[in-house]
Amino acid sequence: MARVTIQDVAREAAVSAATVDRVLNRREGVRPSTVARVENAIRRLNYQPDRLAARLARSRDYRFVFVLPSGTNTFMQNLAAEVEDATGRMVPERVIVELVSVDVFDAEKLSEALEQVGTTRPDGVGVVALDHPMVREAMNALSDAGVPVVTLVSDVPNARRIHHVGIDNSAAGRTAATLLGRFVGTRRGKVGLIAGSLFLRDHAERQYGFEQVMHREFAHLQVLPVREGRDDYLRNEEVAAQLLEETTDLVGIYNAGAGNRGVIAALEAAGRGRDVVYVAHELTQFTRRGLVRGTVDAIINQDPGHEVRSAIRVLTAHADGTPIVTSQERIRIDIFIRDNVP
Amino acid sequence: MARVTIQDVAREAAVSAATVDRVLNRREGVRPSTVARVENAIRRLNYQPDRLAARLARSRDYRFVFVLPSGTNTFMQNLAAEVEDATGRMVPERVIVELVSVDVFDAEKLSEALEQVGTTRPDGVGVVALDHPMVREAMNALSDAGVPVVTLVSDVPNARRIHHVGIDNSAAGRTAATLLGRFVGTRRGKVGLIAGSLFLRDHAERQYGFEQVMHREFAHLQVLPVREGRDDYLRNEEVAAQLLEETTDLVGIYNAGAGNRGVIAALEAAGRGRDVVYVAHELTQFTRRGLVRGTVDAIINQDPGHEVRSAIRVLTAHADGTPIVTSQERIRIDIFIRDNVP
DNA sequence: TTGAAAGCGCTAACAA
DNA sequence: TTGTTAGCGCTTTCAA
Repeated sequence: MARVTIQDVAREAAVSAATVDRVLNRREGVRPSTVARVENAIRRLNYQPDRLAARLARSRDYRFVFVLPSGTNTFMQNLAAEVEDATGRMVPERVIVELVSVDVFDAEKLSEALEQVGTTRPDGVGVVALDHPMVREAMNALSDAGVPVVTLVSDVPNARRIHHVGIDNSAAGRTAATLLGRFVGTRRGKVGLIAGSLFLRDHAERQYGFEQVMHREFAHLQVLPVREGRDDYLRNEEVAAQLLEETTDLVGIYNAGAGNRGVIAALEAAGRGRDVVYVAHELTQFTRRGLVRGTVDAIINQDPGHEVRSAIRVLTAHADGTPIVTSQERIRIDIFIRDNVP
Repeated sequence: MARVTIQDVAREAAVSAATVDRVLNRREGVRPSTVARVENAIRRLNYQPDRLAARLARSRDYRFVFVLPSGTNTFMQNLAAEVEDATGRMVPERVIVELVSVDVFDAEKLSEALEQVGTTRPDGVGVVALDHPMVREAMNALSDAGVPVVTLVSDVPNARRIHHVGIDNSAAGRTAATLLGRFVGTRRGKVGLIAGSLFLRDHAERQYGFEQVMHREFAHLQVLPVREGRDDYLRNEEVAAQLLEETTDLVGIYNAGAGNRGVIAALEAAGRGRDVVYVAHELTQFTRRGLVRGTVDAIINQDPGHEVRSAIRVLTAHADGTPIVTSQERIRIDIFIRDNVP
């Protein structure tokens, strides 16, 4: 059972290999009847193109650019580290990965960066996007110029992107609620809610899912109004300290955003690390330590390594014109407790 | 910045491409001084071999054989389905994946199957192994004959396998304990423990981890002696029904093995689906349904798709002589509750 | 609209 | 011990 090659198809269809190639890649200038003949031969022989040989012959490296938020947010730093990592590892695969850092919270700067990236004509762009008309505009412009775009972590649903790499954030919020509610148990009291900024689509969706489940399933717990900490750990420390001081019967805190080390610090400073149930997002050095010490009770996570690899696979498949494995590209909502941290 | 090829290295080292190839692949018959010269050139030019071209030139398909348990266990069926799936998808990558089903609980049959597979000289074997001297013997024989072996799901630590694809089962057991303990909350009572067979290394390790955490952290709960259900759902239904009937203050059940649909049926028949906390392993159609209905409180999972893909990647890398990405090949201990089932 | 031929970067057989 | 040569399966000129 030797491999069926383009030559076999050519012979079967009584054309040259070049013509088969034209048909395979839907290139112009082949008579429809010839196309039909070739397609028939392909079907008869069950021909499967050899992607490796195709890439080799094309002799063209793919260049993908990732546009990520600059700043101190540990999760985003990890994401950037994963991109750097991929950069080195992908060379033998003939894909070049570049990283551009930009203040994502600034829609203007972000869209400028996207425009700028477009002028270098990459084979694909991955971006942590802000849901803002200007950004959507810039993404659409890229797409129209023939540069495929995937969004990472935070999506822009109505933009022309070929794929979104990330989790279902309202499900993530619901997950946080169930864990927090069940860990609190039969105790009664109040639950603090912290977010980075509700202009970030993912935070808003998490909050929505969280409140939904809390109200429906844990009505004996009262969710306090959300407080915005701008993903900044210093502000979050203040916010959490205030929460602890003002609320006599605080039994839990959920942080839908970043900046966990501030909340952890406040909890530990108040000696409430153990009795207040704390659920948050993203496994970082700080939250891992919190889990081990018992200050953090559960972490909802999206794996940055998986996300970067997935984005690269999706862009590569797009460039190759091959399909993706849907199940492999679905990013899971990971739950980590003390016992299963990797 | 054009790509550095083997030709560039050859020129730099003043040898032919063939010699560079010999050095790269550590083939015999190159004078040490020449080796040194070539290696220097490689370093100077920062040469990275093109794996695609290498595979193409080798012009050899890889053939990997998976030996999996036959039988009704849903998780194993899913694992087999993932192998079947990979079979089709891997053709364009020039790797052929074959599946052999065998009664894994029978050490003799399993080792015979391994021996038989070895005679077909595959480029690699993946096996769900039983920890038994005969099986270890057969694995070692394969390995000695130059066929690399990876174990899946259940390991044989002292056998000559190049890699184990699976989770840390005692950590999985600890995870189950923490979830069960915290979900039970302040209630007091007994916890039932079910396993398939303690001859399966993974079940034994899970039980160990589970009991360890229960005793240390949840001393107010009494873990009952383990009952073996042989991973059979009909037997498990009896075992669970008995447990429910005999134990007046049963607050939780942990099943370290398969056959969950039996336990679920017993819980629901007794009308105890909600108040008894049930933690088990592997997300299947039955456990998913149990989660949604609230009968199952948490599922500890290992992703069969990830495991099969990982095994293939590890075997391919071995055949190519390229390194693996450790983080990508670490199988996570997934936790699923109602809200984050995929 | 189609075909012939050269080459992508590497490996393998044979020759020197 | 080393070099030469002919491919691997596909794409890409260029010519017909």
